[in-house]
Amino acid sequence: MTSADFPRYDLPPDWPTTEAEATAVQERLRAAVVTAGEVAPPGEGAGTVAGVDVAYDDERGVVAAAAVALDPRTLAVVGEATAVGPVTFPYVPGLLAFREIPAVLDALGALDRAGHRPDLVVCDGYGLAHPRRFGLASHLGVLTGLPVIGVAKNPFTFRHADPGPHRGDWSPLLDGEEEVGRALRTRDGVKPVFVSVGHRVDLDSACAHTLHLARDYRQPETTRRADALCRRALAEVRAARS
DNA sequence: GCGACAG
DNA sequence: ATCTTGTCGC
Repeated sequence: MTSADFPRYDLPPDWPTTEAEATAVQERLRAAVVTAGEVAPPGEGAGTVAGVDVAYDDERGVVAAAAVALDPRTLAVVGEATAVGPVTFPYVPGLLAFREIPAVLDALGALDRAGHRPDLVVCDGYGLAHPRRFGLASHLGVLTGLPVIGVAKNPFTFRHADPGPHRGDWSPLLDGEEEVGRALRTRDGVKPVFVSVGHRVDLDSACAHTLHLARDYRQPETTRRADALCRRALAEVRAARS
């Protein structure tokens, strides 16, 4: 495992098909998560930040993923890629990664081959804020080797005090006594988002980037762009198959 | 056993 | 996630 081997965008050969296998994979890979690391603060370095998201049509069993690269300084879109495939796993709380990652890896790989290798990936959902401390963001990070953070819209099963009313205010997201992430207010008076470490980025850095990316809206611009793109891609597949 | 439960 | 109209507000 040297850095020269990364990033990788291929699905591991032992990718599970059952819930029991999936849980076992999480228990096994969780040890590979790197909790520390700082990504260069936005506005100070080159590089790009990518957002990934997925949309589903369970009726037709189709999933569409999008990966969008942004200039972290201006938040302008500099690259886009999508991937479409079959739905291979149901939504099970705690096992979201197995539903999303196959398509996300395809989209991220396409983005990389198009000339945009991200220095940071932002995804919907959680990283360490997970029953087994191995949510989507951590899983994606360990598989690709890229720095990844998780920004979710809901607190899942975790508890938190209401953060202060202003942008930048935050409170710990707690699993019992353990801080697994933060409830971060990105807009004055608006419901916070829930940030957690994915891989190779510490929590302070993850929150700093989230706040920067959520300059204009509650959610990071990366997520908004990826969300819009994967919906568009799904709509195109529907049209082509009707 | 029952309910809650990222997307 | 997705199903879905109008509507209040900047």
